[in-house]
Amino acid sequence: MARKSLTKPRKMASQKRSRATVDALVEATARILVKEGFDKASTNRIAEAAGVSVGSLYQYFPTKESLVAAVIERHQQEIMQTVRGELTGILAQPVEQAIRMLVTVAIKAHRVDPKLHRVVAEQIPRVGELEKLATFNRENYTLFMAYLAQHRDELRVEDLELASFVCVTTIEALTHNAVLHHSKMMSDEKMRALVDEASRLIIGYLKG
Amino acid sequence: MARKSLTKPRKMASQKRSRATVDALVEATARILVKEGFDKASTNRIAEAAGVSVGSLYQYFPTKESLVAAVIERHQQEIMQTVRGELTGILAQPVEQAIRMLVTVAIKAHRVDPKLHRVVAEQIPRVGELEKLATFNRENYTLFMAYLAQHRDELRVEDLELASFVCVTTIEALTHNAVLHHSKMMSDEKMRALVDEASRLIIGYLKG
DNA sequence: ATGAAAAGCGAATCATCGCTCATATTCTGT
DNA sequence: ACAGAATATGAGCGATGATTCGCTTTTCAT
Repeated sequence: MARKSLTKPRKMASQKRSRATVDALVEATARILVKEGFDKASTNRIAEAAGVSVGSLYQYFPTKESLVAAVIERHQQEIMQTVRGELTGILAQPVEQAIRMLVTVAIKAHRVDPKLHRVVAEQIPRVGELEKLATFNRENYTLFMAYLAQHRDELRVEDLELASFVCVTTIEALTHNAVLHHSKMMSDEKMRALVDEASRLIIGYLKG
Repeated sequence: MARKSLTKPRKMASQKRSRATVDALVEATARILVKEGFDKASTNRIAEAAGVSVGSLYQYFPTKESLVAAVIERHQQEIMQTVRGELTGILAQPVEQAIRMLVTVAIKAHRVDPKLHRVVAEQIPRVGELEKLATFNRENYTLFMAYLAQHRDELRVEDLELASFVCVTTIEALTHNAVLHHSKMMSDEKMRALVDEASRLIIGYLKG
């Protein structure tokens, strides 16, 4: 199957060597992004760091943008894996416990490679393909709304959608800022205090 | 005062023609950023849109970065002008009123050129000089903490700094997301509902 | 073992863009 | 009216960096 001018999307890796190459590229991109910053992350430099040639890079990623997108996607997958692992347990909990655990897991999620998270949030311009990347995942939003629906009678909320928006946005912002911009102030005591405060904030809101 | 090889920082504009040029450049940059996006905003294109030559651009802005910084600074000034105007009145209000007015003014602030606000928040990489640009102004944070201190006896907060962090971060995130990502859902009724919810959230938190 | 497909290579191409500089025009004080 | 300072011009330099392509090496199925 010869590919003549397949300029748009490159083909999948099928042999295991090539899968290793793809992994190395994504890994190297993440490393360069963190250590050198977005504007130093040229495709040639990335290929070199990955120990492969630029040509190989373009075998699997049609554009630099798509490579960066792959890094972001992988990072989001890792975060969602962390979250999903705890989520089933959380959803069975009563409101007070659930919210507190949710805040805790949100902090945990932001501590999965926080350096990369910061680069993604602050240095990578959302242009072109990256434009549609949601800052916080829609999945969280939907799941949270489902939980609210289940506990509706215990709660003082009329508009579930609005309440979900408020809660998810708030938890995301608080944990994001705490972990990524105040990590020194937030070592141990303070972080527990933050969990307390954030939980009180949300629970107070939900239970009136 | 001849300038021989003043490569680093360019001189100030003193005559009114040059001040007009500077204004046109900043204005054109903002326009291009909004209409074409960050990656299309080359210095040549900006100069053309401003109706001046690239050379003139570099008379006043040593780097492209500094020009973008000027745009951001101007935008932040405009926002802070809006906020400061209402702020003195707000600080005299009792807590319930004050918070509600604060949320309202935060929305208003985000409605000052929201398109530009979005480009600044999402498309411009915080690299180099732009790195130190705070997402939300430190000024808000300080002022809010002062207000909390004044009303400390009415409130159920021990750590003023933490409480300020929580409130300012939350209000900023809610209004930012509402205005910039849900503007259609947020036309008239919904927006009033959001003010209600956000106010209830914060007031409940502060007053226990 | 062998031929074809898959994977890898990297020098070279090509376009973009930030920025400079030699020159031209306009302003301002006298 | 004139000189010098301030301002404006824009072709082009130089660097960077994304992407390509002709070729080699490795893998796999038979």
